[in-house]
Amino acid sequence: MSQQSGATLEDVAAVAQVSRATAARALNGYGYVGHGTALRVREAAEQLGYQTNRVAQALRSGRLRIIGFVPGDIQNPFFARIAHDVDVALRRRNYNVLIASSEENTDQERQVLAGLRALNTQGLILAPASTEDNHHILELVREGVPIVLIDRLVKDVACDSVTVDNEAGAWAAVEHLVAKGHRRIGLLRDEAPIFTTQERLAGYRKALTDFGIAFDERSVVSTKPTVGDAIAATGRLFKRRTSPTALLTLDSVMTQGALLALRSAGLSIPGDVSLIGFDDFALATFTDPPITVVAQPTAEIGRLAAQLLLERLEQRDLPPRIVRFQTELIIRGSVRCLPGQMNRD
Amino acid sequence: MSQQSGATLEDVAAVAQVSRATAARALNGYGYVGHGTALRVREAAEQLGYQTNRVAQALRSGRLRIIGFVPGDIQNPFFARIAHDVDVALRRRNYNVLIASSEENTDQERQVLAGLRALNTQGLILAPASTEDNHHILELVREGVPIVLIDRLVKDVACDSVTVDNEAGAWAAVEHLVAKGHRRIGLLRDEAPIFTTQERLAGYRKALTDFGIAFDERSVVSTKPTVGDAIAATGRLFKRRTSPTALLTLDSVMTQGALLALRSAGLSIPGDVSLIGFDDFALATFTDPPITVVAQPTAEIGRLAAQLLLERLEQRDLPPRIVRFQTELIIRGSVRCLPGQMNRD
DNA sequence: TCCGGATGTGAGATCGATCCCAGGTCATCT
DNA sequence: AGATGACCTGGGATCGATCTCACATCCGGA
Repeated sequence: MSQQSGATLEDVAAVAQVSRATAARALNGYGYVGHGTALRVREAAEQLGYQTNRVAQALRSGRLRIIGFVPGDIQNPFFARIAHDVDVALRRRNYNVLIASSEENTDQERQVLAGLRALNTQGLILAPASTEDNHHILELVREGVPIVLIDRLVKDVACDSVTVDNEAGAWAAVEHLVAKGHRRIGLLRDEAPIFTTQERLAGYRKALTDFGIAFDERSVVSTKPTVGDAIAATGRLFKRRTSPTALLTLDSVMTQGALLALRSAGLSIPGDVSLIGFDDFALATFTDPPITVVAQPTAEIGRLAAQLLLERLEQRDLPPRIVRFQTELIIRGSVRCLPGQMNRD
Repeated sequence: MSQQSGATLEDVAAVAQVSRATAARALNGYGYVGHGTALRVREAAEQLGYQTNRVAQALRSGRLRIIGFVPGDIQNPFFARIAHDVDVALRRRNYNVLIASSEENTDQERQVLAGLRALNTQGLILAPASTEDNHHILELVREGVPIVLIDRLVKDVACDSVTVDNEAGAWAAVEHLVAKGHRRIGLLRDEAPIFTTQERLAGYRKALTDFGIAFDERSVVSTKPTVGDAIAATGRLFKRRTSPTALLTLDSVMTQGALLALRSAGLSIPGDVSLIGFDDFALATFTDPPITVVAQPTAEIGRLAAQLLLERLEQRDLPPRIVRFQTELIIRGSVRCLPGQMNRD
């Protein structure tokens, strides 16, 4: 590990009284090796507790069996779940996962990626912090670095990706609210220029248009991606005279903020305000009432991203594979049917 | 990253028309280098976008600037938080964090550690899966591998650690319940032989003894560490005639299971059953009522573990530093004062 | 003028695994 | 008998960064 890092191939060879080359052949099973010799080498290796030095191996071969995983925030259960699935899938193939969060910051993302490249990392699973500022990512793709984008896409970059149809998801949420008679539908969003937020916002606007509801700028509140800021932002939204009868929150942090803000304002869900959150998470089923959400296939994303990456590692010239999962509206108890509406569920 | 991994020191030296040795001196700032030469080299490096190859560096120096982080389960918000803090603290010092979950399995832990050792990893932050089965960990410590245990200790192993006083935490929870008049206090625990669970159980038993309550084996239920199993286990506990009036859950997964089970059994909190959970988590403040918990100083653990590790990397012969944080009982609304009891809060 | 130290520079070795190639020993086949 | 080829083994080079050591210079002081 660091101190006496154990026996080297040279040591094994010495004990087995052969050359390094022969020892390597015996242990890695290629080329010609005599029966007795092979046995002696394997015994020597066993006896010395020999383990190949992955660093030396990497220098020679140019490939360190490490994959970089760069989420926006590892504390977000969404990414934690993906991290776990990626770890499991890649370890099965003898890769390790190096996790380095971008903390939703493009500069940090750049630094992290530079560090990973210097490590001869074999590939990347990345949730880009920004849709626009993508020069460094384009560069990687251009150089042929195996890379799978998750959760978010980047403009003009052709590479493997696993995302979700955010626009349709938000659209479906609004449709559901409209069907229940809501027309003043507020929106709480993260202010960062993240792909998912933009798509979800687009879905919201499209739905309003489709259902003949005028878009009201004042119904949309942007805020920093912390629960505290989300609480304050929700407060602003519901302080106005004609406040919304329903609220769509664009991610789980926003949902948590909204929940706390509404509670402390004495507004009941769904009595006073109906709520739909984007992204399902444990909390949503524990509140009273449980919250209706737009769920993403969280369990699929990490597994698939790892698989795509492994395939690309084996075959570099594959065309980009772009996967979009559909979301699912999980109806729980946080949406109320407004009076004068037929409850059609 | 993997394809054309960029310029090497050799290339830089060629452009600057010097030898590798001189280029290295110029870039790393040691030995004698002429002014003009140094400038030429730096310009050449700049122009070629030279980055040192960390793998080659690691082979030469025997040290790859990577730290292994081995949690029990990266999806547990407790570990996710620690992972984040460790990542931040170590990246500041140019280390990367390689995360590999043991999934609470000793065999997998062994494999993971072997993989990390083969990588020349510089150090480890580890939450051991088992208290007993510790041969592999002892071995590492004996070899002088820098290692910091978190959350859990291992028998007979003398190394740095950052843990929490679980026994006192559980004791305080029981004390609180007793003060509110409860005497039939159930316990829901993970069945795995994890250090924290054992300590918390000990605290529970000690408190019962201290308050003159007989320990009743049937009040303690063990289960696999999944929400589903915890639900079933809770069900068993409350199906008996004289079921507990209060429940202590030993980790957040158990707490979630208990919450769902009690709800579906139509038992209200705290009306029918009082509840205290070990480990605070977002959910606890969102339920109705919010849940009284034994909180750990989650924000401190990762930061401190990283710091201890960095210190040890610089100075190997430090004596083991053993840090125990105190827990904090956060009183919310899930404990009821039984009739005939003075409410002393 | 000559010498010692300060100053610059490069050749070569090293880290450990891997692989090419040359050299060797056999047995078999013509 | 000589040749062909299968089988086995080791020497040495390679990956890229770093460090030791030897070799140059050039200066001021003796």
